[in-house]
Amino acid sequence: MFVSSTDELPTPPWSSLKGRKPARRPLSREAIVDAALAVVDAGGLAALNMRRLAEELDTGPASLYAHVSGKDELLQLLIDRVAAEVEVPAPDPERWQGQVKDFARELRARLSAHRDLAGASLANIPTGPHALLVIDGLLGILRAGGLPDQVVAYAADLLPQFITIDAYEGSLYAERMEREPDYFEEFRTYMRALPASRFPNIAALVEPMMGDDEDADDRFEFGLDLIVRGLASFAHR
Amino acid sequence: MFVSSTDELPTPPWSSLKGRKPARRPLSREAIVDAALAVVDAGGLAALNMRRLAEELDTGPASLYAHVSGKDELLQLLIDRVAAEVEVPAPDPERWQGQVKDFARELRARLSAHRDLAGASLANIPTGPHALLVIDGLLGILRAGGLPDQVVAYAADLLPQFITIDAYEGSLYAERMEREPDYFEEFRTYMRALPASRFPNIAALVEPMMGDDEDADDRFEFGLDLIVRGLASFAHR
DNA sequence: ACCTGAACACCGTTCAAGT
DNA sequence: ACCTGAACACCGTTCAAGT
Repeated sequence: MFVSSTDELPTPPWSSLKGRKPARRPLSREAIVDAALAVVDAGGLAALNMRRLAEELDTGPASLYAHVSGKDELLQLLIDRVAAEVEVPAPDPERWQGQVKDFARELRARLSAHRDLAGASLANIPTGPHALLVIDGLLGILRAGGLPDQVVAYAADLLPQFITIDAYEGSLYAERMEREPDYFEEFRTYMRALPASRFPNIAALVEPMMGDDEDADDRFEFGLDLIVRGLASFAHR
Repeated sequence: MFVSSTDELPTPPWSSLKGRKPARRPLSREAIVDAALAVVDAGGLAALNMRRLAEELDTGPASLYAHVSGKDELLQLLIDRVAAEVEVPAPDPERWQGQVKDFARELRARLSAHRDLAGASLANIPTGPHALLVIDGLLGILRAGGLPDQVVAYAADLLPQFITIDAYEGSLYAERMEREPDYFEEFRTYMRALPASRFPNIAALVEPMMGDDEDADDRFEFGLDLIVRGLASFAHR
């Protein structure tokens, strides 16, 4: 069979297509979500709007509504796309605590890879198929730990919530530092200057409170360890 | 001294003021924040915009900018107004764990009293004077528990985060139920219908996962207990 | 069935002009 | 100093009309 697509060869100079924009990828949910994720990766959630997204896809905003019911659904699809990237291991009863921690680090990393996208899953609780698979995987790890069903159920809410908010706050911090490189230093100075008479405990603890950059990871690990230790106290084996 | 203000008596029928709108309260940060909180209480964060807020104050949107730098600052002021209502007890070393829990319940209740306002403090970390006093109070309780400084510092981040996100999600749930009374029942049905072949753990745990209305409080208490137990394991006394 | 231009009904914020 | 009307530069979404 001869080449039947113009995609695979450069356009010859005599072609009437010469000088046109590259053939536009036909619109589809897939293509829209791909483009939306690219916009978020480049400029965060604030940069994502239907008009700009349409522009990215070489069309008008109205055209998007044939494939997506609106911006809310688009955000849900974005979240589920990211959830699809999360790898959840098969439960190993011997090391369920380590697996819970690895799960938390994995989800945090996947969310943090897309700026403040985590914020979108705070407003709309994710119920897409991939998100549900992630939850199912987490439930599996927790059950293998021999925890009571109600504890497993609560923990499967609590952990993703903790992870998501941490990723979100982290992204806001990163964004802030991008726009205002010395914001954090100014804030630290402000906190150090608070009068000890009215804020005795802040005054006493400014330094441990205002950590450096690596501190964000430490704080996450601290919270994670706290939760897992608490869960372990419920294990009946 | 004679009455010098028209505010204290009904307008007499011969007054030229008769039939006018009641004398407008002069604009001020206070008045603007009051009105904004009333708008949020009535319709949530989504209902709060500068134009509608101006209307509420019988003026144009541009007038607000003489007292408030913009919507971001307004939200910060709103959060700090709510923080001012939070009561923090003086530390009692004997019952620091109970005090931490009482603190958490108090902050949650204050936030939950204003619809989804908690969401505003997720995007912008509160640094207003009253918010800092609240943090200082929490630090005091934790220090009285004999916890290491770094643990105290991390916990003072983690706890408000946990409380705020819980209040926020709770408000979103409440709002959803207001608009779509049988949303939750539909969602429960959907979860029950998930194929056990692909979602074995969800299938096994739908019931503990999909609690009733009081479940929200139970889940909060569970998370709170988990955190406090974890903290207690660091106490050196 | 899919796409489009144009419009509708909103937003936050600015700015020159008024008092 | 404080307030205002009017405009600027955006938004999400709809809808009649096209192919």
